Amino acid sequence: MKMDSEHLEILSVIVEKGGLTEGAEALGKSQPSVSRSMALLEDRIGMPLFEPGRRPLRPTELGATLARLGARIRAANQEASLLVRRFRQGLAGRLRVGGSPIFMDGVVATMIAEFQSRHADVQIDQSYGYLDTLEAGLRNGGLDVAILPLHSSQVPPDMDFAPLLSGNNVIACRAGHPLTRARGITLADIAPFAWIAPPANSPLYRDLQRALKSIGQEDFRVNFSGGTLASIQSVLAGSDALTVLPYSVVFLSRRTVPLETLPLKIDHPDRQLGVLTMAERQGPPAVRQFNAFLQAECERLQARMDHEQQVTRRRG
Amino acid sequence: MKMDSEHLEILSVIVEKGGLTEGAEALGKSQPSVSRSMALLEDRIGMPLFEPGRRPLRPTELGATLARLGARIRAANQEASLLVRRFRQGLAGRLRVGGSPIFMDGVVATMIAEFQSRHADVQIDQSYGYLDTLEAGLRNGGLDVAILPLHSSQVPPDMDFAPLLSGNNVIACRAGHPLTRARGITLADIAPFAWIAPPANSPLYRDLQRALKSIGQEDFRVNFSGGTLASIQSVLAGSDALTVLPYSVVFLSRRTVPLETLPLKIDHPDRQLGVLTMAERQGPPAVRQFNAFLQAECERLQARMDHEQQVTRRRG
DNA sequence: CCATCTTCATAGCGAAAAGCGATATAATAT
DNA sequence: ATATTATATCGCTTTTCGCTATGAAGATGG
Repeated sequence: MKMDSEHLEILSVIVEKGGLTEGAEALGKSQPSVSRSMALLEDRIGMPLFEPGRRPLRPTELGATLARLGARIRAANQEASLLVRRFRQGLAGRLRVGGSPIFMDGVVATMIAEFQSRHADVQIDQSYGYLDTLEAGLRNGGLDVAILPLHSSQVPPDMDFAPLLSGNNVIACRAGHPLTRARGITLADIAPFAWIAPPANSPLYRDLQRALKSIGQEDFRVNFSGGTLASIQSVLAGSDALTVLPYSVVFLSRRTVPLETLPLKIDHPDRQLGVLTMAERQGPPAVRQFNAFLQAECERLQARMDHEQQVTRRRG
Repeated sequence: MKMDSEHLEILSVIVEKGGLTEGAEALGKSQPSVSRSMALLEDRIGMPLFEPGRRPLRPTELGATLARLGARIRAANQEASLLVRRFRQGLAGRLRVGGSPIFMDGVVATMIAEFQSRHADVQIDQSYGYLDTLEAGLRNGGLDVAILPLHSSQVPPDMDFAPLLSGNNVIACRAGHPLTRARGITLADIAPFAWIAPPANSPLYRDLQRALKSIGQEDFRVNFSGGTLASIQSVLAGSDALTVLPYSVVFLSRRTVPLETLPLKIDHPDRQLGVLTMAERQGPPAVRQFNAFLQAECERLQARMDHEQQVTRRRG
C-alpha cells in the first residue's frame, strides 16, 4: 500500500506548525486544500491521524510517527531543490576535462585552482590525451571539454573550437644559461646543447622537430624525454638542456621556476590553444561556467604576455 | 522551487532499474506514464536528467544525484507504509493504561508481560490512580484505558465498562498463620492481629473498613500502610498481620509469595474489576488488541479461580 | 548498409486529484 | 450565551495521472 509522499510532507508541516491553518500558510496553500489532503490520507490508511474533537489539532501516535517520516521526505526534497539551484548556477556538478599534458599542467591547472575556489562543489576530473583520444572522449560522453592546440582546419564538423591563446612555441632554458648572454644566437651556438623531448607522440614533439628544422638543425641530441611538465621543469632548471614549450607555459612557470626563453625566432605552428566541445550539447551550467572562466583568464594572460614581450623588445 | 517527491521516487526507480520500461514495470505503471513524469520533471527544473540521444537511457550527473535523493524519499515512504500496516494490526503504537495500584501490580502487570511478547512494538505507559484521576485521564486523552473496580452505577454515561473479574475481596495472611489452623474463625480470634492498610484514599481501604464492620469489628489496629503491592506482600509474608486484597491478587501472588486466605466470609462490595474506556473513541488497534487480550486472560484466570474454590470447598 | 528490434517520446482522452473561495460546523474563549 | 477561532465541506476549475495507440530514434545483426 503505497502512500502519497506529498501527503506525508503536508502532515509533517501541520504537526510542526501545530495546526491546519498555520500549516497551510507555511505551505503556501489554502486551508481547505490541506484539510482535504489529510482527510484523503486518513481515508487511505484507514486510521485517524489526529485526535478527534480537539480544536488545537493534536496528532495521534500514528500521526506523529508518520509526521516524522514526512519530515525526512521533506528534507530530502528540499535538498533536491537546493541541488538543482546550485546546478543551474554552475556551482555544483562534475566537470570532466581532458587536454594535452603540458598545457594542462602549465596553464589550465593554475586556473582550475581559482575556479574551484569560486565553485566549491564542482568536482573536476582531469585527464590527459591528444586529439584522437580527446575527440573520442567528447563523442562518447566521457569528456565535457577538451583543451588542446588545434588548427581550425582540424576541427571536426560536429564540434566547436574556442581559441584561448596563441600557440606560440619558444625555446626554453634555465635562467643564467650560457646562451642567454649571447646577442645573436646562431645554429652553431645551440648545437652543443642537448634537448629535453616531450612524449614522442605529442604534437609538441613534432613542433620540436619542426622548429629545429626551421633553423637548420636536422639532427639533435635528446637527453631526457617522457616526463610531465614538473619533471621537464626540474631537468631544465638543473641543467643546460634546451626544450620547446608553449610560451604561455614558460611565462607562468617563471613564477616558480627560473627559466628564460632564447631570443631565437623559430617556426611556430599555425595553431591555437583552445577548448574543443561538442557543438550540440552545450553541457551542464558548470561546463559553460568553466569555459567562460577559462576564456576570461586566458584573455588576461594573453594581455600580460603581450605586455611583457613589448617590454622585452624595447629592452632587447 | 518545490519539486514533486513522487517524481524523484520514479526517477530513482528508473535509474536503479536502468531504463524507462523496466522502471515502469517495477512501479506497476505504463511506460508512457513514467516517461511523461520525467519529461515534466525535466521541464520544471529546466535541466536534462538523462543524456540526450542515448538508448540505454543514462542519467546525467544531476539525474544521478537526484535519483539518490529520490531513493531516500522512497525508503521513508516504504517505512511509512510498513508502519501503518503494523499499526493496523495493533503490532505497533503506544498504549497508556492506568489503574488502581494493587490490581495493576498484582494481576495486570503479569498479563502485560505476555502481551508485550506478542506485540513487541507496542509501547506501554503504565500509571496509577483511582476513579476520578482515571476518568479525567480518559477524558483529556492522556489515557487509553483505565482498569479499576467499579459498580455499574458508577460508570459515566460517555464511557464503556467491560468487567474482567469479580471484585471479591478476601482476608489474606501468610501461609502457616495461626488463624489458618482454626476451624471456625470468630471475631475474637482475629481481634489480636494488626492490619496492613492500603492507601487511605483507595477503594480497597474503604473495603477494609466495610469488611471488618460486616463481621462486627469496628475498630482495628493498622501497623503498615501506604505501600505498593510488593511491600504489602513482604510485610504480609514476614509477619502475622492481616489485610484485605482482591482474591485474584492473592491467587496470582501465591506463585511467588506464600499467602493464604482466611475462610471468613466478609461482605464484599458489589463491584467488578474491569476496563473503562471512552465510549466513542475505540482507540488505535493496539488498544483494542490489548482489551481483547485482557478479557481472554481474565476469563482463563476466573476459571482457574473458580476451579480452585470448588476444590477448597470440597476439602474444607 | 539495410532490415529489424528495442526503447523511448508523443497524442488523445477519461478519471482522479489539487487547487481555490465561499460557507457551514464545531470547540474554545469571553 | 456569544464571540472567536479552527476545521470541515461544497462547488468549481485546472492540473496531473493513468491508459492505449502510435511514431521516432538509437542499437543490432546480417
